[in-house]
Formats: sequence, C-alpha cells, structure tokens
Amino acid sequence: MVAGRLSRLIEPALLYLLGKGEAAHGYDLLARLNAMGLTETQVDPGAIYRALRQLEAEGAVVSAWDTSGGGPARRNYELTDLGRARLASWVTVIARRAEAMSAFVDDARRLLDEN
Amino acid sequence: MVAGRLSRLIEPALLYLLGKGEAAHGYDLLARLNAMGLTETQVDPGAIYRALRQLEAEGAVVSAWDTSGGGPARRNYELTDLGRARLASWVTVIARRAEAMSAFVDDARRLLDEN
DNA sequence: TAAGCTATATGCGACGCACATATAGATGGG
DNA sequence: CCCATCTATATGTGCGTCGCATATAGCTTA
Repeated sequence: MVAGRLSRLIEPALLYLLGKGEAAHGYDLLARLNAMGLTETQVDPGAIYRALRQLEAEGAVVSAWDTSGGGPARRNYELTDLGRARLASWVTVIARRAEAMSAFVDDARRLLDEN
Repeated sequence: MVAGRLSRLIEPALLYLLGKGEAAHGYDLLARLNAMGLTETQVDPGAIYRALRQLEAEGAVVSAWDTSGGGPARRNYELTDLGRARLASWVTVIARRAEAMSAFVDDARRLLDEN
C-alpha cells in the first residue's frame, strides 16, 4: 500500500551516470541505475529510454548509434555542458528535499515513540 | 525547469500533523503544512481536501462537522490507530529514500567538484 | 453592500511513471 | 537448423498525484 514513487529521480540519476563518463547506452544505464539502489523497485526500461530522448531534445545529452560491437545497435549517450549544469541544479533541489525529509522522519519518529 | 514534485509527501505530513493532536481541519492543516517547509511551492488546497477524504475512505482518519465557532463549518479530522500505523509505514519508506538521496547528493557533488 | 477572509469542494489537465508489448540482431544448445 | 534466450531500443496505454482554476457559502469589516 504505502509505496512512494521515484518522483523524478531517474533523470538526475542518468545525468550522474553519464557524468561518470563510462560507456553509456540505455540498456547499460538501466543495469547501473538498478545497481545504485536509488529506487525501491526495478526501474522500467521504458522510463529510461523516454527520459534519455527527452534529455536529448532538451540538449542535456547527445547520442550516436554504435554498430561496432556484436548484438543489436546501441545508442550511445554523452553528457553536454548544459547537462552538467542541469545535474548541478538537481543536486541542490534534491539536497534540500533530502534534508526536509530527514527532519520530517526525526519529528515523526519522536511523535510515534511518545505513544 | 528543474522542479521536483511533492512525490507523495502530503499524505504522511497530514498524518503527522493530525498525530500531534491539535485542532485539525483542512484549512488549518494547509497553513501548518506550508509552515513546515516540506514543499518547495505552496501546497494546493485541493490536494489537501482530496487527501483527507481519501484517508478517511481508507480508515486512517475520521471526521466530524464542527459548527460551533464563527465562520463556515469546519470538518474536523482525527487520526485512527490505522492512521498511526500508516504513518509508521511512511516513516520507514521516507527514511530509506532520504538516505538514498543524501548519498546520491554526496556522490554527485564529488563528481561535479572533480571538474 | 461590497470586499475580503475563512472553509470546503470539484473539474480539468499535465507529468512521470508502471505494465505490457513489439521489434530485431546476435548467440548458443539440442 | 531452429528455437530459446540475451541484448537493445521503442511505443501504447492507463493510473496516481498533483497544479491550476473555479464554485460555493458563511461571516466580518469598512
């Protein structure tokens, strides 16, 4: 019942992973994002691909097909300067929210412990 | 551009405020919720009233009309045991998410500082 | 009596996902 | 050789949570 969504963490997480500079196509990012444990459930592939395309439409990333390796073609993504700036914006927002949430948790725990 | 939604913080915040036991009708909760600073923008009254009614439908709160005071009638809300349990569930979820977000912020800041 | 505050409520639409499904190239086993 | 499976990208659809607008109505004050 009580679940809690991702609430727009996919986008900043993708920007972060791309900022780390390793090979970066969607399917790989999907695995790495799941490994980060930011999310409570497995991340939906559809959400990844859509987020990447929107980020590209906004100029935060650029992509290029890679047909060199075996298997189906990969769309490789790279972070732009605008993308780095976008990540920085996200960080301040998320930091503020994390702090507010921690404070709330402390208050609520105190209340619950009172009984 | 970079905004970040409430991501389901209204419901736990309401449960918390009701748990503190003070007079509790929607309009008052609205002001107190805004004072908490949990949200980046002002909370929408519609969201409050809808959340309260849904919580009542789920048995987490109960309400009663109060026509004693001046001004329009107020619908006073009270937390149930089920509501307290619900708040406890939320707290564990939010604590985990806040921790993950803090860790992400640290990592991302380290990455951005590398330049 | 008109404006403004208190108080509750609904309509509508956007956005971000969850779940399902489609496609297709490559690879390995029976 | 063909079927299953893995890799990889992509779209369709629907739902929940708001954000914004609007409606209503009682009471207060100028």
